[in-house]
Amino acid sequence: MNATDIKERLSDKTRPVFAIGVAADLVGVSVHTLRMYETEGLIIPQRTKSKRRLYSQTDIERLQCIRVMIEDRGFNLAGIKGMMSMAPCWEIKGCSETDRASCDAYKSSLEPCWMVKSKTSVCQDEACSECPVYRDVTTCHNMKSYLQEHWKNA
Amino acid sequence: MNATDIKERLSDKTRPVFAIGVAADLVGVSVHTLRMYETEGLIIPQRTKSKRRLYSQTDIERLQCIRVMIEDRGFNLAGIKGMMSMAPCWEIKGCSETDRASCDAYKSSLEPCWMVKSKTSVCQDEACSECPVYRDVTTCHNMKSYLQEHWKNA
DNA sequence: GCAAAGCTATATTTTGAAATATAGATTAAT
DNA sequence: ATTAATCTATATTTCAAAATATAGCTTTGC
Repeated sequence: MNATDIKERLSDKTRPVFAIGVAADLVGVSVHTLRMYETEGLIIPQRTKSKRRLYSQTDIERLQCIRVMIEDRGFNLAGIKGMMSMAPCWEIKGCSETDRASCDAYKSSLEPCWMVKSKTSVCQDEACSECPVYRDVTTCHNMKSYLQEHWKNA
Repeated sequence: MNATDIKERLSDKTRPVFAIGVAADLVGVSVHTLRMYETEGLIIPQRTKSKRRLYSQTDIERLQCIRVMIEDRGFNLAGIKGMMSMAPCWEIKGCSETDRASCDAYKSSLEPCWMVKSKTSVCQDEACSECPVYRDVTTCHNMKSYLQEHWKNA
Protein backbone atom coordinates (compact mmCIF):
# COMPACT_ATOMS: atom_id res chain seq x y z
CA MET A 1 0.00 0.00 0.00
CA ASN A 2 1.47 3.31 -1.07
CA ALA A 3 1.05 6.78 0.37
CA THR A 4 -1.87 7.58 -1.90
CA ASP A 5 -3.68 4.45 -0.83
CA ILE A 6 -3.17 5.30 2.83
CA LYS A 7 -4.42 8.82 2.30
CA GLU A 8 -7.48 7.50 0.50
CA ARG A 9 -8.24 5.02 3.22
CA LEU A 10 -8.00 7.69 5.88
CA SER A 11 -10.10 10.20 3.95
CA ASP A 12 -12.80 7.75 2.94
CA LYS A 13 -15.70 8.80 5.10
CA THR A 14 -17.50 5.54 4.44
CA ARG A 15 -14.78 3.35 5.96
CA PRO A 16 -16.05 1.54 9.05
CA VAL A 17 -13.54 2.45 11.72
CA PHE A 18 -15.32 3.23 14.99
CA ALA A 19 -16.31 0.58 17.50
CA ILE A 20 -19.75 1.07 19.03
CA GLY A 21 -18.34 2.55 22.24
CA VAL A 22 -16.38 5.19 20.32
CA ALA A 23 -19.34 5.93 18.07
CA ALA A 24 -21.58 6.33 21.12
CA ASP A 25 -19.13 8.83 22.62
CA LEU A 26 -18.91 10.77 19.36
CA VAL A 27 -22.67 11.01 19.02
CA GLY A 28 -23.32 11.54 22.73
CA VAL A 29 -25.61 8.59 23.36
CA SER A 30 -25.27 5.16 24.96
CA VAL A 31 -24.23 2.04 23.11
CA HIS A 32 -27.67 0.64 23.75
CA THR A 33 -29.25 3.59 21.99
CA LEU A 34 -27.14 2.90 18.90
CA ARG A 35 -28.25 -0.72 18.91
CA MET A 36 -31.86 0.43 19.24
CA TYR A 37 -31.56 2.74 16.23
CA GLU A 38 -30.26 -0.23 14.29
CA THR A 39 -33.18 -2.40 15.38
CA GLU A 40 -35.51 0.36 14.25
CA GLY A 41 -33.84 0.41 10.85
CA LEU A 42 -32.43 3.91 11.05
CA ILE A 43 -28.81 2.84 10.54
CA ILE A 44 -26.92 -0.14 9.16
CA PRO A 45 -23.41 -0.33 10.65
CA GLN A 46 -20.88 -2.67 9.09
CA ARG A 47 -19.85 -5.80 11.01
CA THR A 48 -16.50 -7.40 11.67
CA LYS A 49 -16.00 -11.11 11.05
CA SER A 50 -17.03 -11.68 14.66
CA LYS A 51 -20.25 -9.64 14.25
CA ARG A 52 -19.01 -6.54 16.05
CA ARG A 53 -20.47 -3.26 14.79
CA LEU A 54 -18.22 -0.74 13.05
CA TYR A 55 -19.32 2.80 12.24
CA SER A 56 -17.96 5.11 9.55
CA GLN A 57 -17.76 8.89 9.55
CA THR A 58 -20.92 9.07 7.46
CA ASP A 59 -22.59 6.77 9.98
CA ILE A 60 -21.66 9.27 12.70
CA GLU A 61 -23.13 12.11 10.65
CA ARG A 62 -26.26 10.09 10.05
CA LEU A 63 -26.58 9.49 13.79
CA GLN A 64 -26.01 13.15 14.54
CA CYS A 65 -28.80 13.96 12.13
CA ILE A 66 -31.07 11.54 13.93
CA ARG A 67 -30.26 13.32 17.19
CA VAL A 68 -31.15 16.68 15.61
CA MET A 69 -34.50 15.26 14.55
CA ILE A 70 -35.16 14.00 18.07
CA GLU A 71 -33.78 16.83 20.16
CA ASP A 72 -34.45 19.89 18.01
CA ARG A 73 -37.54 18.86 16.07
CA GLY A 74 -39.19 16.52 18.59
CA PHE A 75 -39.54 13.53 16.25
CA ASN A 76 -39.82 10.02 17.61
CA LEU A 77 -38.14 7.07 15.93
CA ALA A 78 -41.26 6.15 13.96
CA GLY A 79 -41.34 9.65 12.51
CA ILE A 80 -37.69 9.55 11.49
CA LYS A 81 -38.26 6.17 9.88
CA GLY A 82 -41.25 7.61 8.04
CA MET A 83 -39.20 10.57 6.89
CA MET A 84 -36.43 8.31 5.63
CA SER A 85 -38.97 6.19 3.74
CA MET A 86 -39.91 9.20 1.61
CA ALA A 87 -37.05 8.55 -0.80
CA PRO A 88 -38.53 7.14 -4.04
CA CYS A 89 -36.17 4.19 -4.31
CA TRP A 90 -37.69 2.91 -7.57
CA GLU A 91 -36.82 6.22 -9.21
CA ILE A 92 -33.32 6.33 -7.79
CA LYS A 93 -32.62 2.76 -8.79
CA GLY A 94 -34.42 3.01 -12.11
CA CYS A 95 -36.75 0.08 -11.53
CA SER A 96 -38.83 -1.10 -14.46
CA GLU A 97 -42.58 -1.48 -14.26
CA THR A 98 -42.05 -5.21 -13.78
CA ASP A 99 -39.57 -4.57 -10.98
CA ARG A 100 -42.01 -2.26 -9.25
CA ALA A 101 -44.92 -4.65 -9.56
CA SER A 102 -43.03 -7.32 -7.63
CA CYS A 103 -41.45 -5.08 -5.01
CA ASP A 104 -42.88 -4.46 -1.55
CA ALA A 105 -40.75 -1.33 -1.22
CA TYR A 106 -42.67 0.17 -4.14
CA LYS A 107 -46.06 -1.14 -3.16
CA SER A 108 -46.29 -0.27 0.52
CA SER A 109 -43.50 2.18 1.23
CA LEU A 110 -44.48 2.59 4.86
CA GLU A 111 -40.90 1.83 5.84
CA PRO A 112 -37.51 2.47 4.24
CA CYS A 113 -36.76 0.08 1.38
CA TRP A 114 -33.76 -1.26 3.28
CA MET A 115 -36.13 -2.63 5.91
CA VAL A 116 -38.37 -4.38 3.41
CA LYS A 117 -37.94 -8.14 3.28
CA SER A 118 -38.98 -9.18 -0.22
CA LYS A 119 -37.18 -7.02 -2.72
CA THR A 120 -37.08 -6.87 -6.46
CA SER A 121 -34.23 -8.40 -8.45
CA VAL A 122 -32.70 -4.95 -8.78
CA CYS A 123 -31.77 -4.90 -5.09
CA GLN A 124 -31.74 -8.42 -3.81
CA ASP A 125 -28.02 -9.00 -4.28
CA GLU A 126 -26.96 -5.57 -3.10
CA ALA A 127 -25.98 -4.56 0.42
CA CYS A 128 -28.41 -1.83 1.42
CA SER A 129 -25.68 0.02 3.30
CA GLU A 130 -23.95 0.57 -0.06
CA CYS A 131 -27.10 1.75 -1.81
CA PRO A 132 -27.65 5.42 -2.72
CA VAL A 133 -31.21 5.26 -1.40
CA TYR A 134 -29.89 4.51 2.06
CA ARG A 135 -26.84 6.74 1.79
CA ASP A 136 -28.60 9.84 0.52
CA VAL A 137 -30.90 10.14 3.50
CA THR A 138 -27.94 10.71 5.80
CA THR A 139 -29.32 14.20 6.28
CA CYS A 140 -32.81 13.13 7.11
CA HIS A 141 -33.62 16.56 8.52
CA ASN A 142 -33.44 17.90 5.00
CA MET A 143 -35.48 15.38 3.06
CA LYS A 144 -37.53 18.17 1.53
CA SER A 145 -34.54 19.68 -0.25
CA TYR A 146 -33.26 16.26 -1.16
CA LEU A 147 -36.54 15.28 -2.78
CA GLN A 148 -36.77 18.55 -4.67
CA GLU A 149 -33.26 18.05 -6.02
CA HIS A 150 -34.09 14.51 -6.98
CA TRP A 151 -37.29 15.26 -8.81
CA LYS A 152 -35.91 18.35 -10.50
CA ASN A 153 -33.20 16.25 -12.08
CA ALA A 154 -35.44 13.28 -12.85
CA MET B 1 -82.09 28.71 -3.01
CA ASN B 2 -83.19 26.03 -5.46
CA ALA B 3 -82.87 22.26 -5.27
CA THR B 4 -79.52 22.22 -7.06
CA ASP B 5 -78.10 24.72 -4.60
CA ILE B 6 -79.25 22.65 -1.66
CA LYS B 7 -77.77 19.50 -3.14
CA GLU B 8 -74.47 21.27 -3.71
CA ARG B 9 -74.34 22.61 -0.20
CA LEU B 10 -75.00 19.20 1.24
CA SER B 11 -72.46 17.46 -0.96
CA ASP B 12 -69.70 20.01 -0.51
CA LYS B 13 -67.24 18.15 1.65
CA THR B 14 -65.46 21.36 2.56
CA ARG B 15 -68.49 22.95 4.18
CA PRO B 16 -67.93 23.49 7.91
CA VAL B 17 -70.88 21.79 9.55
CA PHE B 18 -69.74 19.82 12.60
CA ALA B 19 -69.33 21.39 16.04
CA ILE B 20 -66.27 20.25 17.94
CA GLY B 21 -68.22 17.77 20.06
CA VAL B 22 -69.67 16.07 16.99
CA ALA B 23 -66.30 16.06 15.25
CA ALA B 24 -64.69 14.50 18.33
CA ASP B 25 -67.30 11.73 18.34
CA LEU B 26 -66.83 11.09 14.62
CA VAL B 27 -63.05 10.84 14.97
CA GLY B 28 -63.12 9.01 18.28
CA VAL B 29 -61.09 11.46 20.36
CA SER B 30 -61.88 14.09 22.97
CA VAL B 31 -62.65 17.70 22.18
CA HIS B 32 -59.43 18.66 23.94
CA THR B 33 -57.45 16.46 21.59
CA LEU B 34 -58.95 18.29 18.60
CA ARG B 35 -57.99 21.62 20.11
CA MET B 36 -54.47 20.29 20.71
CA TYR B 37 -54.10 19.23 17.07
CA GLU B 38 -55.10 22.74 16.11
CA THR B 39 -52.52 24.29 18.44
CA GLU B 40 -49.91 22.01 16.90
CA GLY B 41 -50.87 23.25 13.44
CA LEU B 42 -52.19 19.97 12.10
CA ILE B 43 -55.67 21.28 11.32
CA ILE B 44 -57.37 24.62 10.76
CA PRO B 45 -61.09 24.40 11.48
CA GLN B 46 -63.34 27.24 10.40
CA ARG B 47 -64.83 29.49 13.08
CA THR B 48 -68.29 30.90 13.57
CA LYS B 49 -68.74 34.59 14.21
CA SER B 50 -68.46 33.84 17.92
CA LYS B 51 -65.19 31.90 17.44
CA ARG B 52 -66.65 28.44 17.75
CA ARG B 53 -64.89 25.76 15.74
CA LEU B 54 -66.66 24.11 12.82
CA TYR B 55 -65.30 21.06 11.02
CA SER B 56 -66.03 19.92 7.47
CA GLN B 57 -66.10 16.38 6.09
CA THR B 58 -62.58 16.84 4.73
CA ASP B 59 -61.53 18.03 8.18
CA ILE B 60 -62.88 14.77 9.58
CA GLU B 61 -60.93 12.81 6.99
CA ARG B 62 -57.80 14.77 7.79
CA LEU B 63 -58.25 13.99 11.46
CA GLN B 64 -58.82 10.32 10.74
CA CYS B 65 -55.59 10.33 8.78
CA ILE B 66 -53.80 11.86 11.73
CA ARG B 67 -55.15 9.05 13.91
CA VAL B 68 -53.86 6.47 11.45
CA MET B 69 -50.42 8.03 11.62
CA ILE B 70 -50.50 7.93 15.42
CA GLU B 71 -52.15 4.58 16.04
CA ASP B 72 -50.97 2.48 13.11
CA ARG B 73 -47.61 4.02 12.29
CA GLY B 74 -46.52 5.24 15.73
CA PHE B 75 -45.88 8.85 14.75
CA ASN B 76 -45.97 11.62 17.31
CA LEU B 77 -47.42 15.04 16.52
CA ALA B 78 -44.02 16.50 15.65
CA GLY B 79 -43.52 13.75 13.08
CA ILE B 80 -46.90 14.35 11.49
CA LYS B 81 -46.16 18.06 11.35
CA GLY B 82 -42.82 17.27 9.71
CA MET B 83 -44.50 15.00 7.20
CA MET B 84 -47.06 17.66 6.32
CA SER B 85 -44.30 20.22 5.85
CA MET B 86 -42.86 18.15 2.99
CA ALA B 87 -45.23 19.72 0.48
CA PRO B 88 -43.22 22.15 -1.70
CA CYS B 89 -45.58 25.09 -1.34
CA TRP B 90 -43.53 27.38 -3.56
CA GLU B 91 -43.95 24.92 -6.42
CA ILE B 92 -47.65 24.42 -5.82
CA LYS B 93 -48.27 28.15 -5.58
CA GLY B 94 -45.88 29.03 -8.38
CA CYS B 95 -43.80 31.47 -6.35
CA SER B 96 -41.24 33.56 -8.21
CA GLU B 97 -37.61 33.70 -7.15
CA THR B 98 -38.36 37.03 -5.50
CA ASP B 99 -41.30 35.52 -3.62
CA ARG B 100 -39.16 32.65 -2.43
CA ALA B 101 -36.34 34.88 -1.29
CA SER B 102 -38.65 36.76 1.04
CA CYS B 103 -40.62 33.78 2.34
CA ASP B 104 -39.86 31.93 5.56
CA ALA B 105 -41.87 28.95 4.35
CA TYR B 106 -39.38 28.55 1.50
CA LYS B 107 -36.29 29.30 3.51
CA SER B 108 -36.73 27.16 6.60
CA SER B 109 -39.51 24.68 5.85
CA LEU B 110 -39.25 22.96 9.23
CA GLU B 111 -42.95 23.46 9.69
CA PRO B 112 -45.95 23.57 7.36
CA CYS B 113 -46.22 26.85 5.47
CA TRP B 114 -49.58 27.53 7.09
CA MET B 115 -47.80 27.78 10.45
CA VAL B 116 -45.18 30.22 9.23
CA LYS B 117 -45.72 33.79 10.39
CA SER B 118 -44.06 35.97 7.75
CA LYS B 119 -45.28 34.94 4.35
CA THR B 120 -44.67 36.17 0.87
CA SER B 121 -47.17 38.38 -0.94
CA VAL B 122 -48.47 35.33 -2.77
CA CYS B 123 -50.09 33.99 0.40
CA GLN B 124 -50.49 36.84 2.83
CA ASP B 125 -54.07 37.66 1.90
CA GLU B 126 -55.21 34.08 1.54
CA ALA B 127 -56.80 31.88 4.20
CA CYS B 128 -54.50 28.89 4.59
CA SER B 129 -57.47 26.59 5.11
CA GLU B 130 -58.49 27.37 1.51
CA CYS B 131 -55.03 26.76 0.09
CA PRO B 132 -54.20 23.64 -1.95
CA VAL B 133 -50.96 23.19 -0.01
CA TYR B 134 -52.94 22.71 3.17
CA ARG B 135 -55.80 20.84 1.54
CA ASP B 136 -53.74 18.35 -0.40
CA VAL B 137 -52.03 16.91 2.65
CA THR B 138 -55.34 15.66 3.98
CA THR B 139 -53.95 12.20 3.42
CA CYS B 140 -50.73 12.78 5.26
CA HIS B 141 -50.08 9.04 5.48
CA ASN B 142 -49.55 9.04 1.75
CA MET B 143 -47.24 12.02 1.27
CA LYS B 144 -44.87 9.88 -0.75
CA SER B 145 -47.43 9.21 -3.48
CA TYR B 146 -48.62 12.77 -3.32
CA LEU B 147 -45.13 14.16 -3.83
CA GLN B 148 -44.44 11.77 -6.68
CA GLU B 149 -47.64 12.85 -8.40
CA HIS B 150 -46.78 16.47 -7.85
CA TRP B 151 -43.27 16.30 -9.21
CA LYS B 152 -44.19 14.07 -12.12
CA ASN B 153 -46.63 16.70 -13.33
CA ALA B 154 -44.42 19.68 -12.55
C1' DG C 1 -84.47 31.38 31.51
C1' DC C 2 -81.46 27.85 31.90
C1' DA C 3 -79.02 23.67 30.83
C1' DA C 4 -75.69 22.06 27.60
C1' DA C 5 -71.82 22.89 24.90
C1' DG C 6 -68.02 25.71 23.64
C1' DC C 7 -64.30 29.08 24.67
C1' DT C 8 -59.29 29.99 26.77
C1' DA C 9 -55.96 28.89 30.05
C1' DT C 10 -53.70 26.14 33.36
C1' DA C 11 -52.81 22.09 36.08
C1' DT C 12 -52.60 17.29 36.75
C1' DT C 13 -52.43 12.46 35.39
C1' DT C 14 -51.37 8.82 32.41
C1' DT C 15 -48.79 5.97 29.50
C1' DG C 16 -45.71 4.08 26.42
C1' DA C 17 -41.52 5.22 23.83
C1' DA C 18 -36.87 5.65 24.88
C1' DA C 19 -33.31 5.00 27.95
C1' DT C 20 -31.09 2.27 31.44
C1' DA C 21 -29.90 -1.88 33.77
C1' DT C 22 -28.93 -6.82 34.20
C1' DA C 23 -27.27 -11.48 32.82
C1' DG C 24 -24.42 -14.67 30.69
C1' DA C 25 -21.40 -15.49 26.94
C1' DT C 26 -17.78 -14.11 23.41
C1' DT C 27 -14.06 -11.32 21.58
C1' DA C 28 -10.34 -7.99 21.72
C1' DA C 29 -6.52 -5.72 23.79
C1' DT C 30 -2.62 -5.17 26.95
C1' DA D 1 -3.81 -14.28 31.56
C1' DT D 2 -6.74 -10.94 32.75
C1' DT D 3 -9.39 -6.98 32.06
C1' DA D 4 -12.31 -4.28 29.16
C1' DA D 5 -15.48 -4.08 25.47
C1' DT D 6 -18.90 -6.17 22.79
C1' DC D 7 -22.56 -9.46 21.78
C1' DT D 8 -27.86 -10.94 22.28
C1' DA D 9 -31.84 -10.95 25.01
C1' DT D 10 -34.84 -9.46 28.52
C1' DA D 11 -36.44 -6.66 32.29
C1' DT D 12 -36.96 -2.35 34.53
C1' DT D 13 -37.06 2.59 34.98
C1' DT D 14 -37.64 7.22 33.41
C1' DC D 15 -39.80 11.10 31.59
C1' DA D 16 -42.13 14.00 28.63
C1' DA D 17 -45.73 13.93 25.14
C1' DA D 18 -50.45 13.26 25.04
C1' DA D 19 -54.58 12.93 27.35
C1' DT D 20 -57.58 14.30 31.07
C1' DA D 21 -59.39 17.42 34.45
C1' DT D 22 -60.60 21.91 36.44
C1' DA D 23 -62.03 26.86 36.52
C1' DG D 24 -64.35 30.86 35.04
C1' DC D 25 -66.66 32.78 31.31
C1' DT D 26 -69.56 32.99 26.85
C1' DT D 27 -72.67 31.23 23.44
C1' DT D 28 -76.24 28.24 21.79
C1' DG D 29 -80.52 25.94 21.69
C1' DC D 30 -84.75 24.30 23.79
